Amino acid sequence: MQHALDHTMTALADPTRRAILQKLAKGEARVTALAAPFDMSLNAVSKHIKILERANLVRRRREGREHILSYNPKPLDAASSWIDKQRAAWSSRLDTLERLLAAEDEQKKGKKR
Amino acid sequence: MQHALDHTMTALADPTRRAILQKLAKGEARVTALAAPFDMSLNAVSKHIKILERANLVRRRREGREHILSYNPKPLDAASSWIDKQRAAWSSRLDTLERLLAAEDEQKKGKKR
DNA sequence: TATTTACTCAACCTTTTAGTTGAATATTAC
DNA sequence: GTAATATTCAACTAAAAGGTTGAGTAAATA
Repeated sequence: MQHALDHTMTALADPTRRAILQKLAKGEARVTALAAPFDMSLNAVSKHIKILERANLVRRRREGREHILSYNPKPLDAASSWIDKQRAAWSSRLDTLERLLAAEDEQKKGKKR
Repeated sequence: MQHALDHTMTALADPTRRAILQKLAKGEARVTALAAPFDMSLNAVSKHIKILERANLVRRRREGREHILSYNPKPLDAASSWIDKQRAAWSSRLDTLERLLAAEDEQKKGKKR
C-alpha cells in the first residue's frame, strides 16, 4: 500500500467510515459528536478517523481540548475518476464490438445483393 | 461487512486488483494470462480474483480446463454514485449560507455545555 | 496411459483491520 | 486545586487480507 487510491478506497470500504464522511460533508464535528450514533467505543471511532486522515479525507483542527474534524473531498476526485475511466473503457469496448457486428451485418447484406 | 459497497470498495483498494480489472475491461482473459505480469504466485492472483468475484466485478466461465474471466462493471455504478453524492453534498454545503450559519450555531451550543 | 497444463484447495505465516479495556494527557469547569 | 471532559496512546484479541508452498483435480496432449 502506497498509492493514494489504495488509502482512499480502503477508507471508503467500511460502512462506519462512510457514515462519518457523510456527516462531515454536512459540516464540521467533534470526535465525540461523530462517535455518538455508533454502537462502538469512542476509541474505535477514533481509529476510523485516523484511517480517514491517512486517506486525507478528513482534516483535524484543535480547539482547546476539542478536536474539530472537517471534510476534504479532494481525494474523491481521483477515486471517482478511476472508476469512471473503467466504466468508459468498458463501454468503448462494447461500442467497438457493436461496430464490428454492424459491419459484419453490412457485409452479409452486401453478399445477398 | 455485508453491504455491496463494502465489497466493491475493498476490491478496488488493492493495486493488483485494479490492474486486473483494467486488463479485463479490454477483454476476457484466462487466470494464467492475467497472473503473468505480476511478481507473485499464481495462487496469490487466484485469491485476488476471488475477491473481485465476491464483489461481482468479475465473472468466471469454464471452458475445459481453462477458467475464462470477464468484467462486470455494474457494481461500479453504485460506487461511483456514492462518491459523486459525497462530492455534491460538499459543494451544495459550500453554496448554502444558511447551513454554514446553522453549523456555527451548533458549535456555539456545544461550547456552552 | 503417462505427462503436462490449468487451475483450485488447504495449511501456514505475517500484517493490517477492527474492536476492546485501561491508563495518560491536556483543557475547562467547579 | 480538584474534578470532569475530550481525546489519544498502549496493550491486547480476533478476524481478514495478502502472501507463500505443497498437494489435489480435471482436461488436453504426447
